Amino acid sequence: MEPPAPPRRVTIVDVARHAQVSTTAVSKVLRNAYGASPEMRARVRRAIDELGYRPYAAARGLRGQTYTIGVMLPDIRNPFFPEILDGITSRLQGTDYQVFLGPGCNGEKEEARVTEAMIDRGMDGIVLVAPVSSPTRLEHVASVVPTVVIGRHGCSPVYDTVTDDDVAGAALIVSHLAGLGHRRIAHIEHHETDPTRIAEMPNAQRADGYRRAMRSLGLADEIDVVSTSYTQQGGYRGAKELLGRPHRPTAVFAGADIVAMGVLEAVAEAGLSVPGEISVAGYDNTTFAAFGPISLTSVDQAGHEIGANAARLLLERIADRHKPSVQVRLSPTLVPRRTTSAAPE
Amino acid sequence: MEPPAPPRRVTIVDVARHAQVSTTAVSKVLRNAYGASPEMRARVRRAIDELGYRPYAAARGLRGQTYTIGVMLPDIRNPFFPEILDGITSRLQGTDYQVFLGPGCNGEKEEARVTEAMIDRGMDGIVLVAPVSSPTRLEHVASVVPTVVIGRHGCSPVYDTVTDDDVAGAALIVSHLAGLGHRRIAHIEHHETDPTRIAEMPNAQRADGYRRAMRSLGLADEIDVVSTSYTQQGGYRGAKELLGRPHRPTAVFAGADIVAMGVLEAVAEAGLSVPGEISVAGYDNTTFAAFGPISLTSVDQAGHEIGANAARLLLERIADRHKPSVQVRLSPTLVPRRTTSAAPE
DNA sequence: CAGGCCGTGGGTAACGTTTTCCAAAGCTGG
DNA sequence: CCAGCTTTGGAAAACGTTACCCACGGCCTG
Repeated sequence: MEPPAPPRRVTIVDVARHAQVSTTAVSKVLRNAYGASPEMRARVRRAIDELGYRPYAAARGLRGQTYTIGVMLPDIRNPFFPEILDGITSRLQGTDYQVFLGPGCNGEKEEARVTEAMIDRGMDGIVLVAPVSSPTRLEHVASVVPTVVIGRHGCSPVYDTVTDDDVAGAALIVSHLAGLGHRRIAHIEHHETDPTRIAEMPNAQRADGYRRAMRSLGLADEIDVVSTSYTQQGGYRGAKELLGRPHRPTAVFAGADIVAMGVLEAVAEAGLSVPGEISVAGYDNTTFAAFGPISLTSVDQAGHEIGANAARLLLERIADRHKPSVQVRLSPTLVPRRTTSAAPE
Repeated sequence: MEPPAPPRRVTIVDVARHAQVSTTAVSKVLRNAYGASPEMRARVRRAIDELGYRPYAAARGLRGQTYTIGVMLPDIRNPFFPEILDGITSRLQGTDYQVFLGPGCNGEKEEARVTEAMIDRGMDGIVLVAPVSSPTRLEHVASVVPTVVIGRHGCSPVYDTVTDDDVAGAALIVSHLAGLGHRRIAHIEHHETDPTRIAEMPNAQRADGYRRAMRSLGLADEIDVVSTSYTQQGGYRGAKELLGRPHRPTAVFAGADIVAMGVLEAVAEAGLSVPGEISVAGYDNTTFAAFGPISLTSVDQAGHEIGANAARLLLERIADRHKPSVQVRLSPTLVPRRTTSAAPE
């Protein structure tokens, strides 16, 4: 009842009329394009301010850019992803680009739906965080719109990648534990069967890094991997299995903090003390891990750096779609906390 | 180097030509509009499939809708918000609408930026979760685009609201604690000075609910509120202050789970046992609270329901912008866990 | 059998912006 | 003083879709 008449939006035509110039001139000012004198720029800008004009992105998209960047996160609940997002937005600060997030995508179908939706909306570039789709699919997306992939170890000429060195990260944990005197160090991994995923996904790399580190430390015989999933549930089930072993491990390296949460739950249920009787380590350095009473030893991936690099690469690729693709690999760091200590006995 | 030629997108004209009909006809089929025979529908649909056509949202937006809904969350890190998001998307399942999230907005300025960006992109509707902007600002947004506000107790003729009954929620906690024999029940609130916010924001309602419940239980003399902020830091500081009291409380009701986390940290530092020497309760029933080793007593807001209701109201408002506004208020439920027990002595 | 209505289909003008031209005017150097 | 360049500004045609309106035929009704 209050405002039954939705007021018409101010358009570029209104601005042009108000400033007594052509719409072309206004457009040039908006885009900082060549061919406008300083006086005209000032004049147009004043008109824009006076009228409160804002360019309509849908219309811009029809001819040029939409100044929109899409980010796809696999799971908002994982506290590691906001870090990446912060890195992206901080790098985009001051540009005309606006970030929008595609909501929870688990599974290839959902991913396809969201990426298609982003393409349909004419987004200027997209960032895919830990996508599960096939490389073919990723290349298809990247061939249509500038794309940066985070957290996948495959590489392609059509998209850039930013990854954490998961093999090195796993090694950090294993040598930390070995340095504390542990020998029976078990690992809980995310089950993977697809061969390309085994090569590209971070979880597989972590498991691989675990195995390699164990071997290089002369602990090849102690290698013990349980294959569940990167969820709290998965950690719980994995830990149950490990605790049931005749010769149970003295340390568990969970492939992700969320998995470690499940491990801690199972360990508490079994009445074992952490780290006195069993040490537990995670991966990702989430807020969960940092939380005082939990204080989980973990690996920090520098999410902020990852995001900032991804945004930088994306801007570069938007500027030149045919530049050679870049792979950025960042080194993780160990964050020792109170869930790991010297091995018992 | 691989695909230097970005392939032209399939347009409605291509489909029309391929199906040997007019573009108008294709458009009608796309929108399930009146004036197309079943045969034509089938024919057009086949052409769409064969060509892999997808409508270009930017172009649609210029004339009609963009089939895009924007959701603004104040903080992705808060585990309560994904619940709401799930509720929204589940209700939108099967419709043509796609949800996009505006990224982290703390503060009025950021909120304004994101809402403007959504409006500029021609979004068909937007959902604001716990916005901090002034009512005037909210009404302005709502006057331009269909809007639903979640978690604000103010009401307006131009937008619908979905809220949790925070007063009742606070009462649930207080009577739970009183029922366990506690009398010195303290509360940690989010500091608020702005008068309209005091009336509308959930945190203020919770503090108010706490006071009322205390009074109605004959504990008016025991009312003890510390004003910090809804952060882990805030909880920590608030707890420090409470623990320093000559007559320290036997129970602390933190206004949010994240605040309770800080409380637990401070309590652990002080060497007090929970719930033996002091009971702690939160609000929101986040995954944090549900996590076994923490097991925090909390209040569940039925985030999924909240989101689903918001989406429903938004669809209704998109269908009829002038329908009278609706306020939905949901009742919270208590989730007792292991951080609360009988009062000492 | 005339007049009107309904079901079906298409022509065409928007929508708000960018982009590609082109024209005019102001320089420069010979 | 003229030929060519540079700078400044605008006219007009896209971009892909939808909304509005009109035309055509068939059928019902009186």
